[in-house]
Amino acid sequence: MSETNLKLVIATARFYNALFLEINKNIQSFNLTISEFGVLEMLLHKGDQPVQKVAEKILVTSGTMTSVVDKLQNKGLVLRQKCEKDQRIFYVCLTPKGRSLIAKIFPKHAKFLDGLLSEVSEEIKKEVTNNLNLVLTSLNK
Amino acid sequence: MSETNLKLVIATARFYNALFLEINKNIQSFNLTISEFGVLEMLLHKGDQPVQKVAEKILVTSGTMTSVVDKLQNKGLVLRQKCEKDQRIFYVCLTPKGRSLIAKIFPKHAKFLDGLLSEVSEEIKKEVTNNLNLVLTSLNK
DNA sequence: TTATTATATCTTGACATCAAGATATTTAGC
DNA sequence: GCTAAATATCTTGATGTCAAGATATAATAA
Repeated sequence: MSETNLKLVIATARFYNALFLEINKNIQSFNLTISEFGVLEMLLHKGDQPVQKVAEKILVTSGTMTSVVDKLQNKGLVLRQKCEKDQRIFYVCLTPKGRSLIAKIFPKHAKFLDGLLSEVSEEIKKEVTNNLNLVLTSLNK
Repeated sequence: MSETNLKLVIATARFYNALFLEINKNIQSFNLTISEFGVLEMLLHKGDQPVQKVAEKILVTSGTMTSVVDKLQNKGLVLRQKCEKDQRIFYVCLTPKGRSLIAKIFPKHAKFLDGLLSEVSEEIKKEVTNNLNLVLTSLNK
């Protein structure tokens, strides 16, 4: 029914905006954008990755990835390394500086989220997460 | 707990992105941005409104509103009308052209959402909506 | 009344992102 | 093996948005 759908869309937008407004502020305090943070975080937890893989993970286009990796490279946080087997592919690799930064920052980010969401019960959070994932897979694209 | 929060954030981002990717595509087919659509929709359902009120509703800054209203005005869909009682305020007003456009488009948008979310049960949608609103009000800003 | 503060809108400059096309390399079909 | 199609990345130009400050008007306090 139409009303239900509209309300879901509005609730999603409002929650997303409020949530990421706060997350953004926090990550900006580390002099990073969310995309830059996302790249570093993926590399920390999954090891060096092809540009393409990171783009899929953080939900940006290839053009955006070029620019994000450029910025991280200029800050000395990552390097590009050409793949031996497939010369089209560049791996994005953490430098020691990048690794120590994200290793220091990531726990702070997690702690920040803990504070932000401390009023919400574990059960509700799990329920919302499950339901969002459920609705996501049911989207008719 | 940290894991639960991270999962909630990721689920929120993924659902929001997927949902608004589709919504965006649909609204672009009407040659409007989401913000422009939001303005027209608010005016249709709530009558002419001060710039400020519309900005709060569609979650953009005053600077963005200036640009969005400019664009709508250039398309002949809205007008600015100075408030008699408070000369600081501009009302954004639908033109006949703007009104007939949004009156035609809005039902299409609603129908599009119906299709997009038709696989999801009413109960789940209502539950997600309620939970998102609940979590939103519990955010520690 | 006058000075201060608050409010509403606009201006400017910057930025993150995207879409579309360019380039280079690999894979697949003939 | 050679051509065509697919894939990975980069380039370019445009766009939507924001933050911070400017301007104009209104409300408040002295």
